[in-house]
Amino acid sequence: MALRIHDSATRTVREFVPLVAGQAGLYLCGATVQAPPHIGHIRSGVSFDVVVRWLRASGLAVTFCRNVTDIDDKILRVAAVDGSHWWAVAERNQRAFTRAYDTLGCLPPDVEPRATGHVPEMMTLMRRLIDSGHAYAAGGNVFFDISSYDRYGALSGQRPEHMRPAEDVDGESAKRDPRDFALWKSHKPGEPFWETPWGPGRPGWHLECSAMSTKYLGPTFDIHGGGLDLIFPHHENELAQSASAGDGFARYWMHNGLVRTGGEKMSKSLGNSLLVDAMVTKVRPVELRYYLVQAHYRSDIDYSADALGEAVAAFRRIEGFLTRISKHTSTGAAPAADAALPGAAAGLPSAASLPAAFGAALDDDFAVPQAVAVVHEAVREGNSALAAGDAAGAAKQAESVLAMLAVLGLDPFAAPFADSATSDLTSVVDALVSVALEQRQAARVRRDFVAADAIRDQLTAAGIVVEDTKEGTRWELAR
RNA sequence: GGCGGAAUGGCCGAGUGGCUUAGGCAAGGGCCUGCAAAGCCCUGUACGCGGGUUCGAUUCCCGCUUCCGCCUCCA
Repeated sequence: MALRIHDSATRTVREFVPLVAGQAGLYLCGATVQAPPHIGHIRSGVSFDVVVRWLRASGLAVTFCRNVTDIDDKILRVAAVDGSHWWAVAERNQRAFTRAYDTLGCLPPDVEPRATGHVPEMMTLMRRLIDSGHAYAAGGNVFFDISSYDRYGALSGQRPEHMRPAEDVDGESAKRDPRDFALWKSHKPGEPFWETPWGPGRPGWHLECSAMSTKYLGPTFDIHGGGLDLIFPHHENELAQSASAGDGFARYWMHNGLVRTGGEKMSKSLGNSLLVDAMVTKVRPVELRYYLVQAHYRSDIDYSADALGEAVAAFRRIEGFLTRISKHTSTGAAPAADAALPGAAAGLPSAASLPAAFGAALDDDFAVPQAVAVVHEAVREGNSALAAGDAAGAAKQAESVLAMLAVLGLDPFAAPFADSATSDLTSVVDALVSVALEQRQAARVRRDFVAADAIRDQLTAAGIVVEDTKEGTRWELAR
């Protein structure tokens, strides 16, 4: 394996060399649970899910840590507006996020730490930063002194002297420099607070990620991920905190592109969110995932219903092949998992068992678009084999396709996409449809196509798609 | 004002100093089919604009235009 990763910190594609051979620690900035997830959030989850799957398929033992920010200004504001407890708002939205991740087939993280559960770790880090002269307490707040860290701005390419002076909000005029940022925010009436040596208050956003990534992955770890919009200030500040405290922090920084709608960034604050819950009523979750995955993770996606529709059509082409072949082979070809590899537990095939072009694509900074092209090529070859009556050749392609889809988290027959809701009734429906199809076949044999087509029309109207193949007539539910 | 990214055929979306110019969707033609559907085959000759470098640039350099993101909460 020669995996190469685009590192935002150096703006180059570098070979991935794990800190510890055979292992990889990945920290992903997850949700600030102030609202239900939109497809931009879940795009980030899905992008890094592919990263995790590929690292595991490549034989690495991955520790995947995805945090939850369960306290921030907006959560408090939402709670105040609708009269809920702040923690109830956080819980409700965290459940919505978890549901969305599950629905879209994202593997659960190994640990999903919440900010409010890590105040002691934050206090320890603050102590270190104050003692080493990188932070100062003022007016019940604790601020990071950006002038104390000469690499400040390196990650995002910002020069402190060029930054717009921040509007002084929240009475944070106690700052020595307006560009200093809060590690800890002083207590305000009506807000939750924790006691600290510097006074009661609550965590700043940036501090928690430094504290939690260090706790679960160590002072130096492999990959830190998140949306492109987090580079500044969030990741810059995380890095400043951890690096100035003497921690090595992330060795590779990965940032996923944003989802736009109408040419504009989708975000909670712009009120133009396409919520996951709503989207999965329009297309199936696996189709939505295909749409979000098929573009390179670093590209922006400008959402359009047409583009989504094209993705759905493209995915159904793949799925159509698999459905067809399962009617021709007795064994449902499952991806071959090597039990000796870390990925096997997640049902992942080993990288070595996959088509070389597919692996090469993912090794090249997770070039999913090219990997998907390899899938489509395999589908075409499989279809050709099927048409030529080469069942073995077709089955081989199907196995390959399923293995590749497993790596991308797009196997329509695997959890959570498999359509279990209809399984109990499948045999009943099959019996009923078979009766109709036998009558249609009889009509066809006596060349009474008017009668035959009438039966097909009725079935079509009932949502049943009928296809005549060389091996006979098959049917499936319309999607 | 500062930093970063992007402009590819009807659409989505890769990629590359020249080569068999990804893949998908849509379209047209063909094969197959009673008709369909699905599938397969063929067709498309694209790289924002202006310069420059080069034997040759969509790909490198400079300038320009437009768009997007960040500099404030944001995946």
